[in-house]
Amino acid sequence: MTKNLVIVESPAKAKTIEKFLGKDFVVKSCFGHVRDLVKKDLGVDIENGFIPQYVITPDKKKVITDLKKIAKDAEMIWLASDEDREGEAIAWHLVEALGLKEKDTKRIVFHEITKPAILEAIENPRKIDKNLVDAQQARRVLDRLVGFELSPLLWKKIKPSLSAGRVQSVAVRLIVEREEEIKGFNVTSAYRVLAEFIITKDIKQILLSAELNKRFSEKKDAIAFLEKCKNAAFSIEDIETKPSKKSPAPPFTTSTLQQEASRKLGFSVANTMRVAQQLYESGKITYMRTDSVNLSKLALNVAKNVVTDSFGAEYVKTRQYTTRTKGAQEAHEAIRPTYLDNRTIEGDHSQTRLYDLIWKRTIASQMNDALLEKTNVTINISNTAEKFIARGEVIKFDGFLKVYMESRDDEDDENQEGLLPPLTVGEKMIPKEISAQEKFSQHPPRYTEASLVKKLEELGIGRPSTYAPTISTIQKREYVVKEDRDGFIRSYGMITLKDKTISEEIKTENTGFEKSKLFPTDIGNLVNNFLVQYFDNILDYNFTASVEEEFDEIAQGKMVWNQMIRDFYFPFHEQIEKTLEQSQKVSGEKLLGQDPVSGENIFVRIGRYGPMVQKGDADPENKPKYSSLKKGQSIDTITLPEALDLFKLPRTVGLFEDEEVVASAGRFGPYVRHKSAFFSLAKTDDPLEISLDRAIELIHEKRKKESEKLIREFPEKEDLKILNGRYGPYLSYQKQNYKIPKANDPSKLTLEDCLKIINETEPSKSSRAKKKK
DNA sequence: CAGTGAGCGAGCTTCCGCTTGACTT
Repeated sequence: MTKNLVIVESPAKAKTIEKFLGKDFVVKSCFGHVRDLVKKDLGVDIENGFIPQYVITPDKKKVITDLKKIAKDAEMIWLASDEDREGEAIAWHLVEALGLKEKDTKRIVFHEITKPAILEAIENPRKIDKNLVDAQQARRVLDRLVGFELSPLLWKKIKPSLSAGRVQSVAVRLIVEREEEIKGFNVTSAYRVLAEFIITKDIKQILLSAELNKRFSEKKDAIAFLEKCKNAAFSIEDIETKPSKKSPAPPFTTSTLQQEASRKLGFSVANTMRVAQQLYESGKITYMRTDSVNLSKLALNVAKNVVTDSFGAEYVKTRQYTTRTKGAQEAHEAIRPTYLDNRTIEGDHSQTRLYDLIWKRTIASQMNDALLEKTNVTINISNTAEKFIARGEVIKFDGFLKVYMESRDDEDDENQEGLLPPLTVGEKMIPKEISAQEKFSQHPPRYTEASLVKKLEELGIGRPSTYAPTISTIQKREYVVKEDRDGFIRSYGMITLKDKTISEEIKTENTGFEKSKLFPTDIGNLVNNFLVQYFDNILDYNFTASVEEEFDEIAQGKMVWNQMIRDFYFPFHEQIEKTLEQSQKVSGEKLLGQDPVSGENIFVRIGRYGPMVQKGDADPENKPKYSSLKKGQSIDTITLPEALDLFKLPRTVGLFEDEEVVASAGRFGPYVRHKSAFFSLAKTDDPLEISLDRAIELIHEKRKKESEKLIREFPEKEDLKILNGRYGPYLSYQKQNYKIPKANDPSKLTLEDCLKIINETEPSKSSRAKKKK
């Protein structure tokens, strides 16, 4: 008999809390939201005050059944979902879905999973805050209305299966607009002058590096300056020393963890979250989806002890950070090691590295400032007004730097400031070498997954639980691609003054290469331009912020949620209707030129299946030829010769085993076909150039793999085979697949054994078969 | 899984945010 049932969102949390509460309490988890709007249509009754039509989410049916069973016998149900808008709604949905009575239900909240915090929560129960629930309903309904009215518009005007939404469309917009900025960026160059001086002290020679306080945009000015330097005298005019300090970064939130794991460990956002989830489930770190930088009192104490023991008391500085992030709801702690005194953990390479990062960041956040001394040395040039400046930085006390330093996106190692030699004002020096190097201005950087998350967080768009899924959605819809791009060779001027002679040379550098950056695709550009043109209000970077203000008013009881939705919806729906009527279908069509052979027009545009080229005008007399663009090509940049090449496929490569080998490119990339079988090309193969020898090699490779796939077949039953698949051995019989029970050795199964397995087990359903239902 | 792009029409796609396993050939 269960006296008390506590329901939390996460099963890992449930396990921990159960330990704190004793035998009168059973703690279960509901695995997040348990109900949602119906999926198949709008799910909102617009005529009747926007009543949401909720159903129990299919994968939560079992969870609800189980909870119902326990709740029936319990004296009291404690709803302990997170203390934020979504958590409050989860509690309310649980009441509805489980049919709980008010007298048997209490709502409790806590921000940290520690015994005192849980006990205190139990001592201070409250009721469900219906205003906060309504704010969540408004959020949910607004997102549904926007997504399910905009997306179908795109299906009609651009291409089926596209999607748009409050969050993803802004994410795409950021990437599209950044690319436009880059395209429109005006690269300028200027000469940066560096000098290396020799100071003679007694018999010792000291070197000092300095940079001129001015850059020359014209080469002739740089040369003129160096000419002056030939006969100039150099001396120290001023030495300015001032103390400065650096403070540690706050503990990790989801967003900052994703950024640092990307910069320091090269993890993708999805990878970071996968590994963090593993660490959380094994009890090594606190919850990984959080927007809070807060640490529990317990953690602060342990951190203090760890710092004292490891580095000494002078390194301790206990700090409580406050969140400045827009829209943060702070239902959890910051991401930190559960036990800060565990310096390292058992685990695989990714886990130990991510844990190490989290440990360092957390510990550093509780350490003292680093004290620095910055020195600026001004060097006078006798015959001109410009000055050379030498900069130095000395760490007087390393503080938190002993453990951890946050990385930046735009790190360049050019300006390394180190220790300066001892100098005095008036000291004379002679230049060993002075050089003016042409430096180019940098366009704004393309987004990485992590820097996009950072930007979204700044705009208050999206939540810790959605950053990674959003990034995956916009890639899945093919609005953006994450890829590496080659750079190019650029030449720059270098003028050097050495031994009283000036020499000029042209040098080259490799620049502009990109690694794992987000680029917009043709479809991304087209969809974004369409949405920005007709729905600038929704695509506005401040749209989320302004609706969030209204959600807050609903939460405070100052606004009625469906009133707010009504005020939004009707003008928005009007906008949809108007766009439906007035806008043209968009395909981004562009006339590229003419086919030199036939004189026919060559067009590029977005077709039913993506970017394509068309040869010939479409009219009743003439059916044009079509072909899809290759991966990496864009309707924006494709040239006429490249387009013409696309019509050369399919192409006969030669004869093999008396049958034609044909090379082409299909839905799943380039392939060769032989005897109606398909063989995918490798990345390095080009269907336009592939040789017969190489094609035959591919055919042999695949045949070999096929033969390895077959473990056993039976002459008496031709449609029964034991095969080796991606997930281990399985049975294939009459186009159905069957799992082989683990106890069996697949290579020793007899025909009888197989038939028995087939009769006793259900065929494994393919995901496609499920979808069709 | 492997060539589609007209036009018709059926039936489908789609949002954001909260949680983890189930399951794939």
